[in-house]
Amino acid sequence: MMNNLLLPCNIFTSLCSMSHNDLNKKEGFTVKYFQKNAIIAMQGEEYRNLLVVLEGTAGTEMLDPTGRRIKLETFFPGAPLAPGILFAKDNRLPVTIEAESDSAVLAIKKRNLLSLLNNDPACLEFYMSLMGDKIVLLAEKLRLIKFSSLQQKIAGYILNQMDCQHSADIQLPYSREYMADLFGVARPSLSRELSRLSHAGIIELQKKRILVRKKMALEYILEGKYGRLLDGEEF
Amino acid sequence: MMNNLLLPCNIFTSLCSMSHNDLNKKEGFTVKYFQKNAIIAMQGEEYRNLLVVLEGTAGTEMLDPTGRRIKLETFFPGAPLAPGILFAKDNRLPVTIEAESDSAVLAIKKRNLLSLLNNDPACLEFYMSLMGDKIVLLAEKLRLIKFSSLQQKIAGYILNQMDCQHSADIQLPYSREYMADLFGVARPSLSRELSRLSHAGIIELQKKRILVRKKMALEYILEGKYGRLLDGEEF
DNA sequence: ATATTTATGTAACCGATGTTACGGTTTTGG
DNA sequence: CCAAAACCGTAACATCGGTTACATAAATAT
Repeated sequence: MMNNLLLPCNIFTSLCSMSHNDLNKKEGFTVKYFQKNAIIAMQGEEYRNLLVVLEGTAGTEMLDPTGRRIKLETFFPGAPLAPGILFAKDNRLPVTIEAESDSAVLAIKKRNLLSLLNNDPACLEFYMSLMGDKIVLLAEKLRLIKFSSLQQKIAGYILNQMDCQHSADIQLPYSREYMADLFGVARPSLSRELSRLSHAGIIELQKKRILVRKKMALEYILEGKYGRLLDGEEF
Repeated sequence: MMNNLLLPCNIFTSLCSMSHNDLNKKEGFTVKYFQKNAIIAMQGEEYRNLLVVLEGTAGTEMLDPTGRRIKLETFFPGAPLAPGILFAKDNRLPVTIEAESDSAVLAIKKRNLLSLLNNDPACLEFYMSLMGDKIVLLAEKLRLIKFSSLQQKIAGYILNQMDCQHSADIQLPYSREYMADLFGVARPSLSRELSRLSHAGIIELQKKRILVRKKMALEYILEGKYGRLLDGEEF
């Protein structure tokens, strides 16, 4: 019940510090365990209980029948999974939820969640902000997929990482394959564009390390004002 | 405050039957009027008051700097616009809201909305279901855009219309240009695919009327089991 | 340490949709 | 009723990303 300015009434993080035994004793609460890469909930399933990450990390991704995928979000302890779907008229999951590491997940029955939310307006508003954030996230993904070229996505991502890591010498946190899924493209396509950026002298590639040589060029590419970088071009 | 099984506690529809004068008198309520094609709220603006359609229709669409667009949803009287964005941490509109006909729109201050919701649990749950529905809608759009070919989208749309209109002889409610925006493709691309379906003998085209000759073929295309229909092919 | 698997870069080719242009048709507005 | 504007089909071409294949490198397991 602690109220913190950064996490206003996030009861869910406070749940993480409770013992699993105590949680299981509560009416409508159940703790479940998943191994890395296990499927926590599948696309298409009805979603009746709110899942909350207690330990480890979980990821959501959208799959298509032929195996292509887009990764959407990664969730850390304290994060409720698919908070909006629980209340949608069509409450089937539009994504698959997978354990990205060994993890513990709490399932809360919808009615129990509702009484939690009804008893605490601040908590309710926090929950609603979570739902709103999902809408923003999906809208943003939609814009990226529909209106940005892969080069623009990469430029945006690198610029973003430079900001986060306060350096022009950044460390990629993911494998190429994983990044390709983040961008929703095929792995060779990602390699191709990275190579182009490298050959143009804009970045220097060293496996998971990237040295940015011409930040300005990335900004031009992101804005789309430079047109497109082609093979063999210097910037 | 009427409770109806089909529209459980939708206070918003009940607002539509009130006089605009009475609405304006309420604290935190303001009625605004827009002409057809006027922009009600712009992509990127902060969204601080909930907008509710009172009269006419409003549409949301995502625009890109070069003028391309995807239409997302059309709202009729009683529908709250962007209910989720109001509560998101980043509350800038990810879409532009446009009047599709002359319309009246009610703006409700966030704090007044909150007291409405807090006083009536059923109403709150209805509001949350609206937010959840937006998530489902956006997720569905994402899947369509990323994982379906234009042919599949068209096949799905026609089959859907056949269901709604209980006939193999359907009337399209929109212009080609509007439909292209719905699918998020260029108008000539839509024409091309419709022509292919027509030349293959699957449908018969008469401006806004479509006669479906081979429903089965549309189902195959939708499932993606038939591969793809090419130029000059008969089914 | 070595064998097996998995991740990666690269290249050739393909396919789907976008772009542009143009002529004909329909709708709209005065 | 006519002129202007908007809508529509079509075709040639451009572009982006997907697919497949393969050789190398890196990671992991035995």
